[in-house]
Amino acid sequence: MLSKTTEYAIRALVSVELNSRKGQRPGFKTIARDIDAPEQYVAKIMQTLTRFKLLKSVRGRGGGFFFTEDNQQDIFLYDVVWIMEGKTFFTRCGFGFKHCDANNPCPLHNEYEPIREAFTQLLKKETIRSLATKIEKGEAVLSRLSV
Amino acid sequence: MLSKTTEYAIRALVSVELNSRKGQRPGFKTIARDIDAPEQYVAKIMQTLTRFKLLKSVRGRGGGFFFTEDNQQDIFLYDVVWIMEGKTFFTRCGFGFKHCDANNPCPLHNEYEPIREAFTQLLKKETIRSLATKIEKGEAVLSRLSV
DNA sequence: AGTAAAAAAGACCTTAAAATCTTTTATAAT
DNA sequence: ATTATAAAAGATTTTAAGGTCTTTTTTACT
Repeated sequence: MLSKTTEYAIRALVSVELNSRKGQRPGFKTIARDIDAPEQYVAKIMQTLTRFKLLKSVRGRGGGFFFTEDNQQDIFLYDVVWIMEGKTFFTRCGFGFKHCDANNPCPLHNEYEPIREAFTQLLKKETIRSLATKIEKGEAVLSRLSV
Repeated sequence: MLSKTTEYAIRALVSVELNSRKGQRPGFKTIARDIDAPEQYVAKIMQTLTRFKLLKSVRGRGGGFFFTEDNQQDIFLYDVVWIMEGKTFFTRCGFGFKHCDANNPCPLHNEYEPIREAFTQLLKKETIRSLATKIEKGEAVLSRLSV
């Protein structure tokens, strides 16, 4: 479904959110530990996310990753997926048929479409903040982060 | 979502079904042309599918791939996906969280579960035959196959 | 000014999926 | 029996995702 990289990206942003709620400004090593992912790989992902302005970073002493007022606005999972997987993620045929759309449906299009749409809506509804809140409330766990 | 290999497998079986309805017994080259996939790669996939007894093959002159009385029974897409992707496909967390299930839900589990379940039900309902029939009826197109 | 801390950047490596090439085995027609 | 045909099997290659290592740049503290 989602690539491992996208999964890391979502969890990494949640880690930043949870850390900043505690007044921290995490670096990639902290994030990597939180989400149980390889440090350098997380560093690369954070570079992508900052390049796309989902959050900001500062180098040097006391540096790290954080959200600004702008970013503090909700980051939808949809945005993260769009950036990491590309826009075609939301339209390409789930069964690999070429030219599959409403006008030219593959044999599964009509039944699959609503499912994909439901998933898209989920990604358009949930945000990094909403995930973080669920975790803080103890309604959900986030692997190591919650331990 | 599904790997390319699984997509090929589903389409390949549909190709066999459509061909046998025309009294043909296709070989891997015919199938590959039908579904627009690499010949040798299709050959490998057909080997897997026959090894798992989803259909039969005969070598030599006049050989090819076909369904027996046994296989003529509906092959559910679920079976194909199970074979090609493994059983964990239907249970693993869609967002990469460890230990995500009803008891230990990730922050998206409760909303994602019904979507995944709907997809699973689709795979448990649709069969190779049902796809082939839709294509024959002209209700759907199957890339090159339909041309 | 010098140094330590941290992200950015670039080069490189590893693994798994996808794809190809070659040889072997089975089948049927001549 | 020989030959043509076709799948099976095995080895190999290619590509892309995932992951690592090293150097550079930025920043703050002393």
